[in-house]
Amino acid sequence: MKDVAKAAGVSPTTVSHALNGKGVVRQETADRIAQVAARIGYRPSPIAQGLQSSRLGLLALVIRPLRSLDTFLPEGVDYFLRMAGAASLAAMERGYSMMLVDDPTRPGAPMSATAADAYIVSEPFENDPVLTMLSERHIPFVSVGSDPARPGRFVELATRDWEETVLALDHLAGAGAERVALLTGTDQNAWNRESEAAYRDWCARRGQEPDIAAFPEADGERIGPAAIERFFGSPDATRPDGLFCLTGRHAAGLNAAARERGIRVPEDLLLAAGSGALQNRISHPSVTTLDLHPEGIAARAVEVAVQLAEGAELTVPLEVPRATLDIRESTTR
Amino acid sequence: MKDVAKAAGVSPTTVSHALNGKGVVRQETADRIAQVAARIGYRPSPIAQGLQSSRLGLLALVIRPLRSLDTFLPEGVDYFLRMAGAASLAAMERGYSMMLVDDPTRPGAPMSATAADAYIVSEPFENDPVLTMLSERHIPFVSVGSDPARPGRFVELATRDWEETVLALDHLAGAGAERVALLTGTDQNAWNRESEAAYRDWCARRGQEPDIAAFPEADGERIGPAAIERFFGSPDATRPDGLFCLTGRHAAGLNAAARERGIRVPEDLLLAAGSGALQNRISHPSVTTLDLHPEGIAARAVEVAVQLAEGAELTVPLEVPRATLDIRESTTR
DNA sequence: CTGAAAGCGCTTACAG
DNA sequence: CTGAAAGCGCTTACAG
Repeated sequence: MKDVAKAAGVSPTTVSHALNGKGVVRQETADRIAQVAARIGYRPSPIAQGLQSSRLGLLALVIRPLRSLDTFLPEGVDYFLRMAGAASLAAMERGYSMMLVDDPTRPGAPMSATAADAYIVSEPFENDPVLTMLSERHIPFVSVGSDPARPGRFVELATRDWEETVLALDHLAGAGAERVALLTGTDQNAWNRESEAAYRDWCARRGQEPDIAAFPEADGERIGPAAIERFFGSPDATRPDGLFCLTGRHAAGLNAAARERGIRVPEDLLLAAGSGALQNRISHPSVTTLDLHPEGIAARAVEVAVQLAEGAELTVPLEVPRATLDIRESTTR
Repeated sequence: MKDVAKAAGVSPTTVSHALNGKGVVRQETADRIAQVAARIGYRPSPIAQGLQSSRLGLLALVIRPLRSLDTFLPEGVDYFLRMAGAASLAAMERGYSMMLVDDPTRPGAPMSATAADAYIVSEPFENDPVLTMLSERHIPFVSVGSDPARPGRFVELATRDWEETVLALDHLAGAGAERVALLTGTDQNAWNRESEAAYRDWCARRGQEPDIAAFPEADGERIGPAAIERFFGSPDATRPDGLFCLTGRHAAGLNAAARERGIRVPEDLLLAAGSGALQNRISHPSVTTLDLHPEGIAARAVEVAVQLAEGAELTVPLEVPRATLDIRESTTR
């Protein structure tokens, strides 16, 4: 910038004013400066510009369960892909860029990992160090779903795990299931916790014995055979005729494994999933899933993040949009 | 930092040294400083830190065709999702964050949109203003596929559009197609251009009349009926019995529309796509697609971007990995 | 309408 | 082992 000023025969102040349209600069001067800047190949430093406000116009999305999954953005995990995409778009629309960050607390993390104006942390783990770090450094953030060990302690978008579970379970019962089992994940997050609690409560109210198995999220479809064995390896009397499977990929694996085992969906087993993957929509039979509307969640989270970044009053409802049930063949007898 | 220095009774220099493990600081002093910093809630500014090096450890991915598509990260466009995910992971592994940027040349673009150390621009348009801007500002970037109007002008990862097209066309012919038509997109990028040129050349060598239709990428599966009408609305003699469809979503729409029209795939029509979507894998019949290995492309692009950002010698082969053909029911008679 | 000066929050030779 | 000083590349009151 000094070079431009020198070459144009003005002060850096004037260059700054001219190039940013601030202050008052005569049109001719401004034009001349623009010309010189272009000729010299002047490249403003966004970092230096950001130094004053200590803001970069950057948001970060930390999707915690990603580390549990086998690939970073695994195909078929509609939820996170749609969330990341929608979050990026929503950020752009509000004049921010969106950064995908792995884990800013990791030792080798790049400078940029902590450079965002605000963070969105999706599905934090129990006592999540990412939340701890952000909070210690007074970096604004919103979590989607609470830290199970510290609910309500930070700004969070409340999820509707409980009501969503009941929605799915009631649907299964309404479709004719008498004994509904639960297939959950092993991640220590609010979704798994709350859903299980809601399921237990639902069973208690119906006077049914809970039947729960947990398989690692990371194993995806591969859990199919093992899960079938777990639920259908025992004598007929205790077998479920309905199954609520939290993740779409687990449901897809189970759906395929059931078929191979000669268990007919939906005739013998009513199957519903708590989150959808494309697979569930186009499998045979197709699988009923909750649509959590990750785009809506992302949009809301971005809105909150922007307000936090700008130190504005929070005017956004701090809860995720209501999920809907996409009823498909697996629960239609 | 000044506050920490004051509170610890040392100079800012020492604080800096202690906190970053540079220079030489007595262990006790360092410990004391760390304590004070923690107590005060000191939060280092990555922006100020980056000011010296003018580097943030930030890479940016600009996926140009995204603007043509109906949603930002549309489901079923495996290619870009896999690319974005893999690029993020690859960046993390090399100590960088990855930012998804819409269009840094847009007037309202945030500061951060130009703050990356290096850019990856996927499938630039003709005379792409993004490339122009980056090049004018001397910001390092690598493009995946060349700007059709300026091939070889910038650092670019050469794509293999020509050989991939021939691979698919030869496969169709080998599977029994006598008259192969081409269904391309309307975006002005190298992929569409080169593929069409390769197709024309291939036809010329076989003495076949080219039969080409272009539909907007943005219309996705919806082009099905119109595309079928275009190719099969005319008298039998000129109808194709093989079709190479550049995008997976177009192929999925066409596949479904053919079925409705009573055109049997693969019996009446051999169908292959130039890029895959999950739909193509699990549709009935499943559709043969090229797998462009977006993960491999992303990994290589990130490698180049990192070397550019660090001013290192480019040691990466400047071409994308070879595509493979996933042969499925649509070309298996 | 333009510019000198201070400052944003750090790092880094260099001197002690 | 520690600190004073200059500087990274800008912006922003403020004075003229």
